[in-house]
Amino acid sequence: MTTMSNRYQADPGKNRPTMRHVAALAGVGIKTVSRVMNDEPGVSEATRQRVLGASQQLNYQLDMAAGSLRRAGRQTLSIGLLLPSVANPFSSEVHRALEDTLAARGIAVFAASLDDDPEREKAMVAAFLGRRVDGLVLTPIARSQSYVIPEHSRDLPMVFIDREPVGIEADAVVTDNAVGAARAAAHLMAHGHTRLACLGDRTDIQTARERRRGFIEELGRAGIATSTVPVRDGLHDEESARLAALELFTAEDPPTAIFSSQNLVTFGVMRALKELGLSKRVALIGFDDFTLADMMDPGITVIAQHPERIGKLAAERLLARIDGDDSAPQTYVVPSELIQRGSGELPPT
Amino acid sequence: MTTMSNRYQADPGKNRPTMRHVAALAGVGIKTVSRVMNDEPGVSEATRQRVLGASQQLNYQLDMAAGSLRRAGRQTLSIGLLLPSVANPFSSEVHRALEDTLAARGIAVFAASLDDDPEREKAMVAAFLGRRVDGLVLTPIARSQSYVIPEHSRDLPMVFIDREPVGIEADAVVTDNAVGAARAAAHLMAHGHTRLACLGDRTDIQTARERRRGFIEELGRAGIATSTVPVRDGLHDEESARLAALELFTAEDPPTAIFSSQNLVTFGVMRALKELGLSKRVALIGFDDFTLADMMDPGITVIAQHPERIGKLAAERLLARIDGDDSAPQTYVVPSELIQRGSGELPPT
DNA sequence: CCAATGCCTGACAACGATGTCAGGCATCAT
DNA sequence: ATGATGCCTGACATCGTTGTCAGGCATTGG
Repeated sequence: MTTMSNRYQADPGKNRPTMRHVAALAGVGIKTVSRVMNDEPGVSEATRQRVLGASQQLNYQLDMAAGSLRRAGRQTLSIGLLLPSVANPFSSEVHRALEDTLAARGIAVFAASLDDDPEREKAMVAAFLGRRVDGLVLTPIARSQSYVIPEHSRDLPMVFIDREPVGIEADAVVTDNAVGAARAAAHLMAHGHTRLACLGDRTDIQTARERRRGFIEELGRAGIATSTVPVRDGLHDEESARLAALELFTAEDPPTAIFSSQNLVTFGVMRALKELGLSKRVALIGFDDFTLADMMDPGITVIAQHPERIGKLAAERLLARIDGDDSAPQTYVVPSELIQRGSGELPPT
Repeated sequence: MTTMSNRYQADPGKNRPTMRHVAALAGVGIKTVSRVMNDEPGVSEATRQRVLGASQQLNYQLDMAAGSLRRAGRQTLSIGLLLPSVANPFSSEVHRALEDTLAARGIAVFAASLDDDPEREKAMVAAFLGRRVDGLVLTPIARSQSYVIPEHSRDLPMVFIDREPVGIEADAVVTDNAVGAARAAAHLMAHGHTRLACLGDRTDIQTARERRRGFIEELGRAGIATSTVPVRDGLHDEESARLAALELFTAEDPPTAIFSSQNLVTFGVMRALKELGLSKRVALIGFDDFTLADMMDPGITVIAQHPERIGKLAAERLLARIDGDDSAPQTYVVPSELIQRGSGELPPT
């Protein structure tokens, strides 16, 4: 029994109240409740207050999913974000910048870690599509992203970050990997080095390939026989990088400078150098900045990326697409920056 | 025009296909499509194949939101995770562990950063509730969590992490903050220190208060006049911590050992010590472990938390609640661990 | 050969909301 | 007084899916 009306059953009990419950309590039709909850015009102030009162009394909360089922455009105000790992410092800063930009529009973010596994990429894209996200932001790892072509042609907004997609034309926001790596090479050579080595990540990762290419090509431009440059690829964690570096320095004619293409690799190299007591005698430039790099001894010179800018830009592109921008897809390049801290300025010994 | 049936309109064009489109193309009823998509029994193999073929041809994807509208239990297979910041290393490792445990059940994670802002906490909880998440995992910052009591009594699974909730009884997974801080105090005293200082975060943060309390009380137990112990609170970033530490060491009778209750504070102290050339003369123990702590000179002794365990345990508790566990709410304590690396073992000078 | 038993299958209502549209009631101009 | 105008309001269909239920068909047993 309600005091005001019995057009609908009231008293939701333990179940979540619906508009019908609110309508019953306020003694109005459900459409009026809908109008009030959505701040639509055409409701008298008195009615509005009554509905608001009833809704608060029941702790009513609009069901967005049910709403977007009928609503034109069918937006869910949520997007999917696919990262190598949410725990990766670079990724999580991108995540944060994205979130901040999207939060201003009331958009919630589904986040998932892919661990550079192509199968997981496809599975999570499917999982998010099933939840009808308004857009996707992803770091691709699968050899080709052609599997999303059907969605893309249905105008699902999509922005790739860090790595460009293959087999599909879509917006991308990336760091100037090759340029940054070339800058590292030039910097080391400017400090007198001629025996440089390159330690890189798995070659199925686009950015790893780009960085290696940029580095090697710059050496070539300077007249160094690139075929003689020691290159170690496939280093995906600290330990493998450490071992690779140790091997490099126990071999004959060791390099006097090292370029490491990723944080974990940089850490591994740092450890190896420390073990060998070479920290202050071998130059090192790492791709990607990290916390406390300036507190090391010597400070570690890095090619810093700008995850906040990447995240913000990706979010802005996504919003533009959501808002209907249908200009040709474009790749946006966020420049990297060389930060001198000591390790990259050590002279050859 | 379809080849098989015209009970329903086919050809979804640019719009997303629905079960009706698949049904039309396969020449079956939509309920049969539903059965196939949900792996329900009672469909002949021939029909199943026809439906599967049609669904692939159209790139059909089940709409989970529409499904859970009708489905009993109304699960959305998504949960909300509220963290201080997704970019915070501790938080993001909790996030990752949570995700891994939940992914095994096909549950997607909405993540949001609160920046220790009580208003944002309430807003994001509301945002997630509106999306009908199956549960919430949150790091509370508001003075009280009584605002979620209505949801809690509707049996919305909820697990608090890192900090215990106030004004509501619910599961929580936390670090033994006071115990860990006491261990730091004991460790420093065991190495001969009697003049110890405590640098802490904002006191509206429960963990910060607990750590300070644990540290001070342990000093008291050892017979130190706790009122004379220098305590600096309200340090929320590196710079304020650095300044506080500088001030501490330029004052008279400076401490010989420092306990810092949080990473950023630890970093600030490290910087101050380095500036003053005291890195190897003042003992330091920081709460919370961090990357490269062992690579510093000296290595930084820390009270390490276990974010992976916290995340995993929180996820397990949440799943248990989702599965109907209605035992009394409980607080789970994940023990911290003292890791000796040098800075905490320096003798007093 | 008929009734009973299973197995497949689809029509229909319902989930919680919103878009459409028509109706009721004042107000206003003629 | 009459019709036109505008403001509020609610009935109803609908979004894409699943639960319920009844019906059709083939098989089986007597």
